[in-house]
Formats: sequence, structure tokens, C-alpha cells
Amino acid sequence: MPRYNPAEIEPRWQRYWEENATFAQQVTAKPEGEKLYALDMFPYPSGDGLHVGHPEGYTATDIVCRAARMQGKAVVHPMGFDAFGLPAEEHAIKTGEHPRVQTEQNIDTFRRQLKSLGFSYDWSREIATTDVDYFRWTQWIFLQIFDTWFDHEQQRGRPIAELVIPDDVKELGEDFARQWVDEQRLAYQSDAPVNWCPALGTVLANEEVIDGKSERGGHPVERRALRQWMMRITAYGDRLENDLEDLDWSHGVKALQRNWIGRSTGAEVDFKIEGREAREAGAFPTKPGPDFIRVYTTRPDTLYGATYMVIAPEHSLVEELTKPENAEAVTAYIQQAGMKSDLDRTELAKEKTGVFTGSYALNPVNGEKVPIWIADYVLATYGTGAIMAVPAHDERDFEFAQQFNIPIKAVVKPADDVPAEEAAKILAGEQVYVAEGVAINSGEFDGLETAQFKEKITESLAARGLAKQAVNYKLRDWLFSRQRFWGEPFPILHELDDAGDKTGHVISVPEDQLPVDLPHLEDFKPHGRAEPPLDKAPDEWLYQEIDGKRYKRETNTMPQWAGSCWYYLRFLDPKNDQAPIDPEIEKAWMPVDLYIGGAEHAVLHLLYARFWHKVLYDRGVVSTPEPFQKLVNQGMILGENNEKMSKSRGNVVNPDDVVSEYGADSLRLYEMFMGPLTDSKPWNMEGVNGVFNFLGRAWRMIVDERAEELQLSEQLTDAEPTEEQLKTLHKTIKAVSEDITKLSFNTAIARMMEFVNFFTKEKTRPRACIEPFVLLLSPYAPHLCEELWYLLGHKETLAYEPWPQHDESVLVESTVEIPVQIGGKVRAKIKVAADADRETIEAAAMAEPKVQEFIAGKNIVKTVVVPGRMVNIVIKS
RNA sequence: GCCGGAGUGGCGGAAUUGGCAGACGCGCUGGAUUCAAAAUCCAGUGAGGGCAACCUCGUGGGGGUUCAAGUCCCCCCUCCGGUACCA
Repeated sequence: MPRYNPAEIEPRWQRYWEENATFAQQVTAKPEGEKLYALDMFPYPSGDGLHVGHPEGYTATDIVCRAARMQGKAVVHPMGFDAFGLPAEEHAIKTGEHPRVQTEQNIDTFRRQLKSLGFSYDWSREIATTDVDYFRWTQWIFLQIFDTWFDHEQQRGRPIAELVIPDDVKELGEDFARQWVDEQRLAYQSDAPVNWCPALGTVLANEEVIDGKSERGGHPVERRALRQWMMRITAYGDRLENDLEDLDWSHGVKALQRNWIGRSTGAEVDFKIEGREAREAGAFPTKPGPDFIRVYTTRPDTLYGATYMVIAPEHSLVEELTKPENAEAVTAYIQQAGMKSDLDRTELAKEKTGVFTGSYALNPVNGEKVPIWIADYVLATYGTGAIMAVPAHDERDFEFAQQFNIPIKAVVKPADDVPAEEAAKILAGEQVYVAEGVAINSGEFDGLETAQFKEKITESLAARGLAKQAVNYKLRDWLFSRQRFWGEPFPILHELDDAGDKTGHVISVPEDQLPVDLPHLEDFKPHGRAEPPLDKAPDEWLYQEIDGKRYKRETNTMPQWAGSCWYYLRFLDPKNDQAPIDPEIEKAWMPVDLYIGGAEHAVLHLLYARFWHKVLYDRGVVSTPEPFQKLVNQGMILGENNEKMSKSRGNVVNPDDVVSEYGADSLRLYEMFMGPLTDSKPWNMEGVNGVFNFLGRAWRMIVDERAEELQLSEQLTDAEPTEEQLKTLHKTIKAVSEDITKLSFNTAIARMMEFVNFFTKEKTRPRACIEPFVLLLSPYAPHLCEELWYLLGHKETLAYEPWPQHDESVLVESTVEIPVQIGGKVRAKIKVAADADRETIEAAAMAEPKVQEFIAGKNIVKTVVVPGRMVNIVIKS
């Protein structure tokens, strides 16, 4: 009984594809035919194995790729592994086994699972970010970034060699100049706080800290400043934002990125501290100097309403501005603020807190004295770390002013559509008004619109050297180092003095000495010092002597993001040992034409990868300004109960189980049939059974299931198709082909089900209809279709058979049935020639007895006829 | 709070971008086949009313535009995702 048996068919075809290297793609500088680079976000190979969420996006790209090959395109469709990560390191700490061991086991599992689903990956391109041959080039790219500074005038990154050191810097000596240069690099060092856990003797990642305690063991965690590597992604803020425009990405993801970059325009304004030296008119200085506090504001038009100032607790002027009589309160406040985590400072802070310094500043527009406060609602890391507070027109300032009884002065007249009662409250300083409007109480500027006022006031202050236009970003520089073992080592050496201490000079490891591999460690247990684990490395690894100078290797490692920032390039040329990618190949194959993955990477991964890409673009390594032309985020697959799948909920579906029960084709087909790719949707095992039945029906449409031996159904003939059969075929070809370009796989499958429903009922099934159908279905259910194709007498894989073309002329209907509405309700249907004109259709409608019945005794107001569509008779009773 | 996405039968979802709401699948009901079951095949299946032909209502709620609204406009509600004192 030759039933549809995926367990037998699928492994056989998987072997065939592997043995014949069916999907290996020659990637050369001159692709044959149009190129298609379709990329999946490569997975982190966790110990849990593949999740049913993975194959959703993977099947989508696979369908696109399989169809594209049949359409004659040159297709690159690779897969690899983002394999550095915390779990493997934790396992290593526990067991003493090298994290590489477990990582490779996990990769083996993932690879096996992926292969069992029949994806048409070119496995000869497989890479893992943990491969030494791979991270050699991750290190190389780091060195490019390290060797780049950002020229703000030209808005691009340039080699350090082209950086001109200003004379005033040069005068300060070689050491200082060198330090200055280092400060300009896109990869630079800085002190940044980390989560140090003394009990565990290690630094923890943010996600390992819960409520100020370590996730493991619940030990206290302190924030401690540590020397770190940073990447100057903020320099590329404008380009990262502007270049989104031309990308074929969803509106939502673009908005997410814009929001994350958070560009705002406004002004920097200097407020003189009371009793200090005034400034002579001139250019706005780069630094405010000791006599001024610099603030950033997006609303310089509200300057007349600034009734106090706030500096962040970490602001450099805190000590200086604090009067002796306020010192005690200030010290207490700062200590308290320092103990709060970032979270406490935001989420919990319903009530505003702050403390007066005792000092005043002078409002530059009117010379009024404004008190200077310290409050933690002002962030040290944004803008200048200080603000002018305008309580009448800013919600936070309003809350604070109410709390501390600070005057609230309205300087923007509420718009006309604000109710009079509210407007009165606003003018009286009893309610906050943040919208734009017309200036009041602003001296000579009264009556100006917000936008105009902003410009005027900035100009006016700029003329006195007290302000300039300024741009700010929410985006922060990227904290690029991790205190971990299982990551890429930095190709950086620190110069040591005679005493063995770091001099502060760093040099890059010469290119020909890459890669810097990870050292051998006896075990992976924390060493208890607040230094990275690599500090445990043997001296041979740790120390180097070059030209008589001793150096110590950088012992931080790179974050997991690093490897995924450029893997899409390496896939095109994975074995190249001269360069990360051959420039000719890069030119021919980039950008990625279709990139599919989870929405969880909509911000960070995509922003980081775009940033690296832009640096590589500036440095001439790549030829396109953007890496991913089209991006699609698949929706989440939920459990049967409509909740997120998770171990704790016990609703996780394992793809292996689905494959063994129904086969890979059914899993693929089901995931595509569930609903639109981008939607979240719940899993339903009955649904898998449904598509499995469909595949069985397709099988029986072609194969005689009742015969003893495997043979084609007797209903399958070489007869000429009937007109109706041809129509069904071409309708299906058209719909399925169009749906693939729209990534609307669920509807394509529905059309193919209709095809099978139709032909199952046909007594004869012409080969001329059935064979194209097998090709149409093959991207979705490749194993079944290869088998059917073979049974139909073809000896070669169908992977490169020409894609069926539909014939529009077959689809033209001679007559159409259209509805006749009376008063907007369908009352009858008429058959008319497809190309009938209005008059003919109207006459036909009027002649219909049903219509007559309905319009009897009524006035016809008008008749709307849409040829080929419908008739609507509007009546009045 | 803000930003993004979504609300259509018992369920997952279709609907040519303003033109017959509910394609396709699941589930359910009935029938054929069978000693029986599984599998398979056929038919029905938005709700309410009617013996029927048919009628009325119906796309989260309320208003509006239109000959015609799931689709466009205004207001509101709910759910999901992201984000959170960014001056």
C-alpha cells in the first residue's frame, strides 16, 4: 500500500540533495543571471535545540529561494551560527569543560535539525562566529574601526593617518597628542559602570542582575567603574537615521530605529553662574568654562519661563556650586542617588526628588536670578547633564516645581482650541502646557510663533556667544567590551612601563599576527578580581615583547553582537584567507535582497550591523551604504493557549516531534498556512494534521494508493486538458506566483488546495496540468514534490525546472455573473458578457424578474453600473 | 504616558485596496464505504426567523462620507509588541 510516507521519502531526498550538492551556488564576481541573496537571521545554537519559531522565517526564505532558482536566478542562501554566548561559558564554569565543546555539540544538533527540514541552504558556506578563521576577520574589522575617526564636516569615517592634530594639542607634547588621537577613534576606551558581584567574584551582564541581586545565588551586586571599550556609533546617528528612508523595511521597524536614535534639535545655552565673570561677545566656546553652566534645550523659546536650573547628581560642577550650608544635604542626596540603579531612578521615581545647591545662575535673556538644584530626574548622560527648567511648559519641571514651591511662569499662550477654563489655569501657572503656541511674557519676542521664536532667540544669544544650535541623540555610544571568556579577544596590546603598569598607550596587534586566539585555561572559574577572566591566561599569552617594550594583551572580549555584525558578508566568501570578503564578489552580490528574522532584533542587531557596515563603506571595504535592502520580521508562534511558548508554561512544541509524526513538508506547509508571515499566531496540532491531509490528497491525486506497487493513478492521462481544467491550472499558477513575491504564503497554499480539490473530483487528470502543479508546490513541500516528479518519470531534481508561466488569455472569461443591488442590497444576479457596456448591463438588470419585483411602485433615483462588477439601483419608496 | 501592530464565524484566517463578507483549513453535523473502527469520499455549517422560496441582522463600540464601507474620515474601547524622566 504505497501511502504518502514522509518518513521514507524525506531522508532519501535530503541525501540526494546533499550527495549531488544540489544547492551549492557558485559565487563569483559575475553571477549567471539575476542574483538573489536571501538571508535568515542565523540562530544562537542553544542547548534546547530548534524551536518551532525558527523554521517559520527559514521556510519563508526557502520558498523564495527555491522559486527563484526555478526562475533562473543565481541564489545565495546560507546558514550559520551565532555561537558565542553566556550559557556555554556558564556550563564551562560548572564542568571545567571548554565552552567550545558544548558549543559544537549544540551546533551539530541545530545542523541536523535544520537539515531534517529540507532547507535548500548551501551548506558549503556554513560559518560559526566562534570559528577562529571567522573571528580573525571580526578582529580585523575591529582594527579598521579602531583605525577610523569621524570627520563631522564630511560626515564620514576616515583613516587615523588622515587626522590632523591641532597645533594647540601638539604643543602639549607627544603623549598628550597620542591621547588626543586615541580619543578621536571610533573604538575608544572609557570608564563605564559594570555590575560587579563580590560574592561570585565576577562581573555580571544586566540580564543576570535581578533587583540588585545576582540571578544565581542572590548575592549583592555593586556598580563599579571599569575601563571599557566603546564604539562611537553616535557619530553615525544622522546617517543611520537618514539612510532608513530608502530601505524596504516595515514602517514599524524604521520607527523603532528612529525612536532609538532619538535625534532632537534645539540649542545649547550657557547660563552664567552668579558672581562669576561675564563673557565677552564672540564665538560660542567648545567648553563652557568654569563660570558658566551649559544646558541643552529643545525649547529655547521658553527661556523667559526658566525659573530654576537642574544639574545631574554626577555633574562636574556639583561640588563647586554647593554652598557650605547646603553641603550636608547635597552629600546625602548624592549618596542616595548613587545607590539607586538606573531602574530605580526611572520606574520607581513617581515623586521628584532634589536638593538646592545654594547657588544661582543668571538667565541670559533677562538677567533674572534662578536657583540651581541637583535632581536625579536629570540624566548625566544626555545633553550636557544640566537643564534650564521651565515648569509651565514641561511636565517633569512642573512636577518638580510644585513639589518644591518654585515659581511657575507661563510664556506660551495656549492655542485657541484649549478650553477657556484650562487656558486660565495654564496662564496662572496651575497647569502645564507643553504644546507649541505664541510667545507671551517674553519681552520683545512676544507674539512670535514657537518655531520662529526658537530661531530668533538662538541667533540673538549666539551673537553674544551664549548659545548655538545643537543636535542631540538618545542613542549612546556602544559599550563594546565584556568581562567574559567566551568571546572574541581584542587584537589590542597595552604598553607596560618598567614596573609592569599600563602606560595608557595601546597598539593594535599587527594584521599578520591575526587571529588572536583564546588562551588555554586550566579551568573557567572566576578568579575573584574585578578583571576579565582572561587575566587568568598564562603569561605566554598575556605578555608580548615588541621592539624592547613589554605589552599586555587586552583581556576584555567582544560582545555577542560583534560576530553577527558582518556575517552576511562572510557568507559570500567564507573561505577567503586574504580578506573578509573579495571586493569583486562583494560588489556583485551585496546588498542582501531579503533578510528575515525575529522582531527582537529590530533595534540593536540591525543598528549595530548597519553601523559597522557604514564604517566599512567609508573605509572602502564594501560598496553599498546599507547591508539589508529588504527586511521582514516574522511574527511569533504562540502556544495552543495563545500564550508565549515557554518551558514553564509547558506549551513548547518541538519541531523534531512534528517531523517524526507528520514529516518536514507538513511542518513547513503548516507554518506557512497558519496565517500571514508577519503576524503572531497560535500553534494548533489539528492544523498540522490538516495540511498533512492535503499533502496526502495531492499524493493520491497522482499516485494509485490501492495498487500493490508504487504506480501512477490511472486517472492521470496524457489527454488534452479541458477548458475548465486549463483555467484552474493557470489561475493557480498566477495566484501562487504572485503570492510568493508578496510573501503571502498562506493564500498561495489555499489556492493550491483549491487546485487539488478540483482535480481530485476530475475523472481524468491531464499530465499537462498535474506536472506544473507539482512544480508550484515544490518550494513548500520539496520532498514530496521531488518524489512525485520522479514518479512522473523525471530523472533529475526539479530544483532547476523552469517555473510554470500562466497564460492570461486562458483566464479571460466570456461571460461573468454580477450582482444586482437594490438600495445597496444584493437582490439578484445576472449573467452578462464580460465586456458588456453599461447600457447592456443596465438593460439586463432591469429585465430580471426579481429586480422588477423589487422596484415595482418605487422611484428609481439613479442606477450605478460598474461594468464587469455590479449594478446598484437606488430607489425611493 | 509615548511609539508600532492588531480586533472579521466555535477556532486559524480570506476579501482584487471602496463593489456579492466569511476563500482555504480546522472543528462540528449528516451521509457513503465497513461486520465494526481507522483511513477515505460526498454534502452541510455566521446568527436569528420561516415548511419553503426567502427575509432580517452581522467585520471591537459610537458617529460620519458614499449609490455602495471590513476597507476612507472623526471619537472611544480592548489586546499584543517596544520604550520609558532623553529636557
